[in-house]
Order: sequence, then C-alpha cells, then structure tokens
Amino acid sequence: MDHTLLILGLLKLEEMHGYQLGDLIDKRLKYLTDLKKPTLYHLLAKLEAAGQVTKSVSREGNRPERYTYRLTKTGEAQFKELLRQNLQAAHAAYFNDDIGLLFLSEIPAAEARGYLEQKRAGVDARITEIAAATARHDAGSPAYYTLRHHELHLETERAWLAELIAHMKKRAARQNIIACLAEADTPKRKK
Amino acid sequence: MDHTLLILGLLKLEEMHGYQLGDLIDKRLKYLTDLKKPTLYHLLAKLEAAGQVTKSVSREGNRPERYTYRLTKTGEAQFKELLRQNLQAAHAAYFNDDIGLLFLSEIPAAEARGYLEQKRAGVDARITEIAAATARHDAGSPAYYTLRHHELHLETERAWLAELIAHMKKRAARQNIIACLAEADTPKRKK
DNA sequence: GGGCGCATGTAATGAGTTACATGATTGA
DNA sequence: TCAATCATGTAACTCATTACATGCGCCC
Repeated sequence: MDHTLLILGLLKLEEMHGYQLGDLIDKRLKYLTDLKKPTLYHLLAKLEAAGQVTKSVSREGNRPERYTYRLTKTGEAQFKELLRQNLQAAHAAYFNDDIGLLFLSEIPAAEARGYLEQKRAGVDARITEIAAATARHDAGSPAYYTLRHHELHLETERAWLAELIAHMKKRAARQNIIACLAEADTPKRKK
Repeated sequence: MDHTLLILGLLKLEEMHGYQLGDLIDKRLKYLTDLKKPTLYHLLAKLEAAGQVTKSVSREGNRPERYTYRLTKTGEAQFKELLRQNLQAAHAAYFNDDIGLLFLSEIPAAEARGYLEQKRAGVDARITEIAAATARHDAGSPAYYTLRHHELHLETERAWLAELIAHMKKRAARQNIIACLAEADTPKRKK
C-alpha cells in the first residue's frame, strides 16, 4: 500500500494537521486503505525527517495543540514521482478469500455452503453501504471513481460467490487439490 | 494475508519439504499470494515451535537434505479453525491503484491518460496469461475456482479502466478533491 | 459526572522483504 | 564451464499494528 503517496497527495491538496488527515482517511477514504492513526503519525514523522513536509504548531481556543503539515518542494517532487509510478503500474491484487476457497473441499459441503452464504451476506451488506456512499458523490469526481471501483469489484465478488454456491449444489466432489495443481503443469521432463 | 492457513492446508493435503512448498506457491498459486521463500521458512519454523507441524530429515541421492513437514493433531485443529474463520468473513480488499487514481487530476490530463493506457495494457497482459492458466484446469476443481476468481476481477478492472479513460476524454475538469470528499458528509453541525 | 471527540504520540511486537551465504547437481 | 535448479536458511531492515498513555472540552 502506497501510504506515502496518499499522505503527500492529501497534503498537497490542502495543508492539514495529523488528526484531520487521520479522520479523512478513516471516514471518507475507508475503501482505499485502513491506515491506522499511530501508523499515520509515524509516517508523518518520517516524512518530516526526510524534509518532505514541514510542521507548524497552532492552537484553536483551548483545544490541544495541532501540528499542521505542509508539503515542501522536495515533497512535491516526491509526490509527482510516486504518482507517476503508481499510475503506470498494474498492481497485482490478492484476495484473502481465495486461500480459504482453495480448501473448500476439506470441510463437509453443507457446512461450507453455510459459510459461503454468510460471506455472501457480508458482501451484500457492503454493497448496500457503498452504493449509498457512491450516490452521495458527483459522478466524475475523483472520490466517485474510487467508490465506483470498489462497487464494481464487490459486484464481481457477489456474482462469483453466486456461481460458486450454485456449482456446489450440483456436485460436492472432494478432489485432490495437489494433483489438480500439478496436472496442469506444462510437461517438462518425461511425459 | 492468511499465510498460516495456506501452509497448514497444503501440508494437510500432502506432506512436503520446504522447497517443494515454496515452489508450489511460487509457480502454481501465484495468483493467491506472493509469499517469499525466506518468509515461508520462517513461518515453518514458527509452526514447528508451536507444535503444529513436525519435521523429518530425508535425503535423495546426493542432493541437499530435505526437511519434510507433516501436520500434527493440533496443527489440524488449527487448520480447521482458521479455515472456518476465513470462509465466513467477507474480507475487505484494497487496491493500490485507487490511491493514484484519487490524484489523477494533479497531473496533465493527456499525460494521465497515457499512464492509464499503460495500466490497461498491463491488465490485458495479465488477462491473457490467466485465461491460459484457467483453460488448463478442470472447471470445478479448487484451483480452477481461484483462477476464475482472479479472471473475473481482472475483467472488472479492465472494464473500469475503459470507463475511466472514456470519461477522461470527455471532461478533463480539475476538481477540488478535498471539497468533494467533505461535501458528501452527512451534515453534523450548522448547515 | 461520564463518555465521546479532539489531539498527539510511545513502546513493544509482529509480519514480511531484501540481501546475503552456502554448496551440490544438472543441462546447454 | 557457466548458468540454472535444488535446498536451506540468517541478519538486517522496513512497515504496520496493538496496546498504552495523556489530558482537555463538550454534550447529555
């Protein structure tokens, strides 16, 4: 996860203090990443040490002091560089769900199906939530695009789960996973 | 990433030595995770210390010694537990791509479009690769399902990139990202 | 007066990567 | 003979999380 790019980018758009930044990420960018507060503060300290941001103290009324962060020239250059790298690359995405699915045949089919139904319910709940969030944004805004992206992937997930569950109802064959994996290899030594 | 589940599961299916396990993950499960060899050895050592696997030395001809790992009773129980947890939960997936996309309007539209075309080419290449791999597996095998899953998500990615690129051609408005994010908030204080 | 929100961190720990180290065999 | 494959790791490092610590203000 390119958290540095995220922080530099947000600070480039607007100078902010740490808590504000953390709040923005927690509440409105939660589909992007789930960066935790201590991690954020840690990263900010590192960026400051690297001379990519500067901080200035301020205080509003009797509230705790705030350290407002602002991009420096080198920070801006670094942002541009990271952004270019990020935009060009097609990052591989891995799904934790897949690992469990590989071993689906290791538990009784009925039980497995129950779990998958639960998983599907979870995905459905997320879709409802994100659809509401998407509706609140203008089509075409940057935030809209990230939300839409997630919505599409969640819908893919739902469709795939439906396909899988349907398939499981038909045949509950317990297969030899290792053999299946090996079998598909391109023959290298003796046939 | 639930690497422990993956290792326990593979060892449950078949006892293996470390290198063999690493090879399987590198070559045939590369769409699941990209666990590195040293991490694998590290995890195996930890699992052994925890009493979830046992290892036995063996040697074949003059090749280096191998340590073959086998699940213990507690290892098997742990596997079942982790598998249940994994199957029930709908894990959130985060996409590194999204972070860059949030700042798309920070670089000239033409340049950005160029990068996105590159990204799309990368996705296309992956789709070709994975489609070939999928074709080599029996529909309905566990490996087939994980591959199919990735294929679907990659196709979603491609469709989304196409949508985005098309949209960029129409309007290249540079918007205030922070304002967009805030605006969509449910009003809390004064309207 | 009690809990939540604001605001900032530290310390300990864990998870994973990179670079390095070793040494034998096999195939081009 | 040179590179790749087999086989196992260690050491140093980065990145991120969890749990902990502090203290004030605001609202119910």
